[in-house]
Formats: sequence, C-alpha cells, structure tokens
Amino acid sequence: MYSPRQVAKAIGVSEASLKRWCDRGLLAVQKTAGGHRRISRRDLLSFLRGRDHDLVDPAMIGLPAESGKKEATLSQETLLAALLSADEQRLRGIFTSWYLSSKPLTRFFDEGLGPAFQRIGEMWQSGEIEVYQERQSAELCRRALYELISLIPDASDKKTLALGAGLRHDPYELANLMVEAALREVGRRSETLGVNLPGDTIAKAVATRKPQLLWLSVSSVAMESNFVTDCEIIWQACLAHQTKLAVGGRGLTNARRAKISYTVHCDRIGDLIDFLKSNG
Amino acid sequence: MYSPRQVAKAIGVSEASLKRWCDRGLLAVQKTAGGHRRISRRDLLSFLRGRDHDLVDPAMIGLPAESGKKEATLSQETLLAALLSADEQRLRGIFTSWYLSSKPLTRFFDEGLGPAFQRIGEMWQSGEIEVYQERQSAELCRRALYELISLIPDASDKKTLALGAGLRHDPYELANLMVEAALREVGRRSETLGVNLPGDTIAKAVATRKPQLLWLSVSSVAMESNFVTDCEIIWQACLAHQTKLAVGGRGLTNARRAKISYTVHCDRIGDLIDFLKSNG
DNA sequence: AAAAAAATCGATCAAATCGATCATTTCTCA
DNA sequence: TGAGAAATGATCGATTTGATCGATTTTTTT
Repeated sequence: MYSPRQVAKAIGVSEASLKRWCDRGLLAVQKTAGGHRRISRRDLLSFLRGRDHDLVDPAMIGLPAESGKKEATLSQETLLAALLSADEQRLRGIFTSWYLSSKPLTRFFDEGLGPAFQRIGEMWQSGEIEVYQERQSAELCRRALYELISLIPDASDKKTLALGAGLRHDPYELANLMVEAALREVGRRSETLGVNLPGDTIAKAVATRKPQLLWLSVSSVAMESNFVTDCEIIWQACLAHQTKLAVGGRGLTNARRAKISYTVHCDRIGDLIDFLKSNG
Repeated sequence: MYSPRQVAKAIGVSEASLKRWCDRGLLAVQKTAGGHRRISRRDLLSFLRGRDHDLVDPAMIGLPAESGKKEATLSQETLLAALLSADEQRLRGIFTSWYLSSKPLTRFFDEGLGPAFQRIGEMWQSGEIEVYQERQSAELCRRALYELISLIPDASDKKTLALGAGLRHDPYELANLMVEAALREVGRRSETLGVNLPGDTIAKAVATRKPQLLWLSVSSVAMESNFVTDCEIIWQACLAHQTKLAVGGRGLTNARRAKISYTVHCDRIGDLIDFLKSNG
C-alpha cells in the first residue's frame, strides 16, 4: 500500500491534487482507522492505465512499499532478476521508487545494490552466468545510477567538493557512482574522476582541484607494490592540501589497509556519509 | 514534465498557440486528472527537432543555456574546452543543441566527438594533459551520451536487435555508446553489452540474443594472437545465427583487418549506418 | 509502554491552467 | 496586388493546481 505522498511523488503531482483526485473518486483509496488514505498497487495501476499517465515510471511496482525487514531481501531478489535479465526499465523503476520512498540511498546501496553485485560476481566466477551478463548488468546499473544522480537536486553546498577515483587495473566504476549519488543526497558537490587511474595523476587532481574529500574505491589490486606506492603518493597530496582521504571497497583487505595511510576507512557507503556528518 | 506556459516561454510563442499545437497532435501531451496539459522533455525535444523553432529561453525548461539549435556547430575547440574543463553543463548543452538541430548524429560523432577524443588521447600521451583529465572527459561524455540516448524516441523497429561490444583489454566505451545512439536515431533497437569482454562470451551473447547485427569496437589490442582467436570465435557464432558482424575503430589497422573475418568494416559510424540502410 | 519524530489530515488561498471567443497578423493563390 | 484562409496572440470567467497551516494519526525510538 502506498501513501498519498509516495504516489504524488511518483507521478509528479502535488500531494494536494492527489488527495483531491481520491476524494473525487478518480483514484480508489482505502482508509486507515484514523482516516489516512492508503492506495493499493492495483488501484494505482488502474488509475494510471485509465488516465494514460505513464508519467514518471510505471515500474514503480517493482518495489514493495511496505516497511520492515522483508524489504531488503525482497528487493535483492527483484534487483538480481532485473539485472540478470537486462531489464533496463524495471531496474530504473526499482531505483527511482527507492529514491521516491525517501529512504536513504546508502541503505539501498549497502544492503541492496552492493550485495547484488557481489552475488553477480560470485555467479560469474563460478560460471553460473556468462561474463557478458555481468558486464551488461554493470552497464545497465551505470545508466540507472546516472539517472538517479540526475534526479537528486543540485548540491546545496557549492563550496566543498568531493572527488572519487579508482586506481590502476581496477575497473569497478559502480562504487564511485554510488558514492557520488550518496554524497549528492546529503547536499555535497561531488565528481567522479574515473577508474583505472595511476596514483600520481590522482595526486595531481587533488593538487589542482583541492577537494575537501577524496574517495578511493578499491575493488581489486593487480600489483601489491604498485598499490602501496600509489596510495602513498595520494596520501602525501592529501596531506599537503588538507584533503581527507577515505578508502574502502571489497578489495581493501586488512593486510592491505595496514600498509597504507588514510583519514578514514569505510566498509560501507553509509559509513562514509556518517563520517562526513560528524567531521564537517 | 513541463506546463504549457513553461514550454511557450522556452520557445518564444504564445501559450494559446502552444495549446492549439497540442490539441492538433503536433506535440504529444499527457493530461492530469484535472485536465491540465503536461509535456515531457522527450516529447518536447522531439517536437522541436522536427520544426524550426529555436529555444529562446532554454533555462525555462532546465536546459543549459547553450542548448539553442542555432548554436549547433561542430566547433572542436568548444568541445575540447568543455571536455577538458570538466564542464558538464556546457557539454550537455552542446549535445542537446546538436540533437535539436536535426543534423544527423553520425556527423557529430564522426567529425566532432570522435576527433576530439583522438586529440585528447594525443594530448594525454604527449603529457599535455593529465591522465585524470582524459578519464574525467570520458566519464562526462558517457553521461552526456546516456542523456542523448534517452532523448531519442524508442526504436520503431522492435524486432531487429543490434548488440555492441568491446574485446578484452579494450576499455574504450564511448564508441559503443555512439553507435548505440546512432542506431537508435535511425529507429533500430540497440544494446551495449560492455567492454573488456572475452571473445567466447560475446559469441554466447550472439547465440542467446540472436541479434541481427553485432558491432565490435576495436580501439586497442593487447595481445595480437588473442585478438585473432577471439574474432574467429565471434565470427563463427555470427555465421551460425545469420548475424552480421561489423567491425571498426582506431585500433583496427589494415594488418589486423587482414587476419580476421567480418561482414563489413566501418571506418566511421556513418559508414555503419549507411551499410545498414542499404543492407536491410 | 511511553515519548519523540514523522507523516497525513482537512481547509484555505494565491497562482496557474482550462476552454472559448475575438481581433490581428501571416500565408496562399488567383 | 488583394481577397480569403489559416494561424497567432490576447483576454475572459470557471476550474485546477500547489503551497501552507495547526490538529491529528502513524511510525520509530527509547
């Protein structure tokens, strides 16, 4: 069951109008004991059909609107299905409906999308799925993330800048995009430099752009010694420009962490956001 | 979604005229439950594309100031400047303004964007710019291309499918996105599998999805022998499923071409589109 | 279970849009 | 060129929309 606010956001009208439509009988509603309107998925759909209203996304049905713990696991299966079947429409629907639910994106990333891609990675390595399915999933996900980012209003805080980057031989872009979306959600200006970058050019970027934060995503490390050297160069640049260095990612094992310097380590994207909230 | 007033101001006509155009079906509209007209961005842009109205006030509909179609020129300097300064807004403006100008996207790609990136590649290798600038340019370009693709109306031809892919150790994604946009412009359904793909999984994708066309973009080749083997595997799969194999890209030298089989070689994206027009 | 936080209620009001009408401008073609 | 047709822009009262308010209900936290 959806609340008037959710439906209003989903189809891009004001809450007031939506309530009036309900009261006029254009959209069937059920009421709670206390008199609050609740709209069932079926009624919403038949309303959209009848009005030819494929406004924001008809795939809003993709995600249950219930709250509770079932939702995380549920959305994971839905997510996996959409990703593996290369169903772009459905995937975008899942993204936007999460965004519209006003729940923090970090939860979606840390408990939904991240685990889903971890699972896809396992399936790929075990041969359950084809490599191209993994790649196309990532491609679709990237598109959905770009769309999501564009949905989030521009940063309120124009001054502080956060940069995201990935090191050499580390092609996993999604983490950076998720971080960008999460940062933008909390009103930070954020840009993604890209992946597969040598350490010294990241250091140059820090020197030139002088970000308040640099986010380094580590998913795989090709050569251990290069990794440590790159991190050291970056760390020195961050020190020189009062840039905070946040590191994280599946590839950042404890052993590797011990060898490098950084301001903060974040296992999950939520950790990074929490860190920013408490440290300016 | 835009209201008639916003759109009227944006293109500099009276509200009354705009409403009449909607009612005559020249501009697709959706109506709210209360009967007010709402115009989607995509519908508006495809309307503008077919007529010679210019965007008097692009800001009215949230487009970058450079979105007027009169400004659609193929100035490489402008493109380069926008890319190297990481000016996303400006870049998007250049893209949309070209799209609105009704000139074929292939020209924009073959004479504008492609050469610009060739130039950026040279600047990167000669040390004129930093690696991160090259990567961020590509990142911004990817975003602009995604937006462009989403602006082009859905494929009219639902049946035929074209797939795009890049081989192992070949991370250049932009070509595939440009091809996807160009194919979509001429009404073809098109998907991008991704880059850095082994040959056998591309072959599997052909077997599973049975596309009418497979586009293989070659920008760099790491190991010559792998390249030839991969191409052969793919070619066999294409033969088995009546899939046409189109190859192209800067990395496809004459020497390499001689060693592989394919249906057609395309130096430019325009060549690929021309080939499709004459060969079903 | 109680308290705190968040969401929704119903009502009101200014602003925007509706459809229709009419004068004016632009286009078409003899 | 000039008459008729067609499109445009301006205006009207009626309706719809979006924003806001304090009071109430729902959800979350303690």
